[in-house]
Amino acid sequence: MSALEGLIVTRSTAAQQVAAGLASRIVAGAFAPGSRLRESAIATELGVARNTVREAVRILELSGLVRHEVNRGAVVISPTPEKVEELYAARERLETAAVSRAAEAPELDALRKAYEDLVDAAASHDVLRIVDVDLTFHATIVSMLHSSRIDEFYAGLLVELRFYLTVLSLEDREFEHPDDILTEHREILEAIESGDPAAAAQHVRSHIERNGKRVLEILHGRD
Amino acid sequence: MSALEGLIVTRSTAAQQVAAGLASRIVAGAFAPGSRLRESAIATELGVARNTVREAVRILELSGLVRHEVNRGAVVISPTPEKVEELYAARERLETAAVSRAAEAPELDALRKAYEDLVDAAASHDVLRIVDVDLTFHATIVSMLHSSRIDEFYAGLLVELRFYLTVLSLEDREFEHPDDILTEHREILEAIESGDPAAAAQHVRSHIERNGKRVLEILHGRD
DNA sequence: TACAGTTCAACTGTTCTACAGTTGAACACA
DNA sequence: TGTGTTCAACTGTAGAACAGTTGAACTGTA
Repeated sequence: MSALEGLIVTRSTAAQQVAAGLASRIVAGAFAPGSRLRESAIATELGVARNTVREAVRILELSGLVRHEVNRGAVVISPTPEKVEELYAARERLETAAVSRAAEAPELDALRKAYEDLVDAAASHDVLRIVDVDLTFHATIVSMLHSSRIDEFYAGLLVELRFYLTVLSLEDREFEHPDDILTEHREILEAIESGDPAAAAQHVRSHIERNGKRVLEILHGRD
Repeated sequence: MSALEGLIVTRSTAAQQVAAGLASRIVAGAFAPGSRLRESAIATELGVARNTVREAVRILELSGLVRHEVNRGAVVISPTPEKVEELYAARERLETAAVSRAAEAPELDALRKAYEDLVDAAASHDVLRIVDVDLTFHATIVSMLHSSRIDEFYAGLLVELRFYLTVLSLEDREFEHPDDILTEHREILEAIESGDPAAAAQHVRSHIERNGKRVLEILHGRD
């Protein structure tokens, strides 16, 4: 084992910083879904060249928060019913697959910890924090598949989902129901801990379906 | 149903064309794994500006064939043992999850057709075609999860894998063993068709593990 | 009023030139 | 063998320029 184990030098270019900055602004709701990112405006505002912004936008595309349209530039993704359904469908497949597998010790500890974080968060009534911890719980479930590639993929799905939830909860502050959330997650956790994969899968499935439907309802009720 | 159902106008920019061209050259083996894509050289050779090539490279990154390193530019991905293992692990998780679910009619037809294509391809002794049809069979398995997002993710994994296989089989022409391939795929297909998800999952698991190990051996035997 | 044609400012796609900073390899030196 | 030095090649970034596209405002017309 090297004395420099794990040390990684990360230099970041201007384009990467612009991309990171734009990403945080987007998830914070500074850009509405469907809105365009105008290159010249961003360039002059940040004091960088337009080329650099164009590159930043391409990097942003990797995170899935924007898509690039020819002659229109970067457009912030927006939650259509189809996309929300596809998102939740993917979640349901991955998470039920994960809990269906025999769970081993390390993840169970992590999952229980994630649940306890959720209990704390629920008490705080801080919606953003609840969402954050909630999604961490589910990422922990997926991590039981022991596949880094799938973990990365799932993390990307959650970035998207978190953005949608942020956007939607701005218009419906009563989105989260802490008690239901705790109950549903506890059911999942306990089914896994008691070594009942089938029950766990069923709880995961209905939990995700319920949530997906709720998001879709909020989405419909908006316009 | 509109008279223009499904019609999509796709204009492509120079950068997109450059990206597509580079992608096809890379998968064809024109750039060795680990080699750098020099911007100026590509720009002058293709008669486009360097900026355009830089953008093309960022687009290429979306396909996973290159990664961008600061001050070194675009580097063609290369098959390290870790990456190959992660790739096969992800495949194993997704495919076993897919066959574990009750399969419905439409996919079974598609899967049987994919198998018959494989029989044809095996007879041709055309390695590239065999690989192609083989991977299509597995993509069809994953499609039984009915998740477009997962299908896209899996397609990305296969792009990577196909590249690795192309690169490796250039050095080991005897990589494919048509008879074994047919046997293993037939076992999977028949287990699914006979409604035995557990057996199907076991066949998928051992098939993928066997293949992963073989690729790792070829990888080790190279250097 | 509803619809089609025109105009125009804003913006994207692309090129070109320029330069500072980084890298990697060759070379010299100890 | 290992450590400085030099240098050419290349990346990151800026800035200016221009053709082509888009969308919205405006005009004319039935």
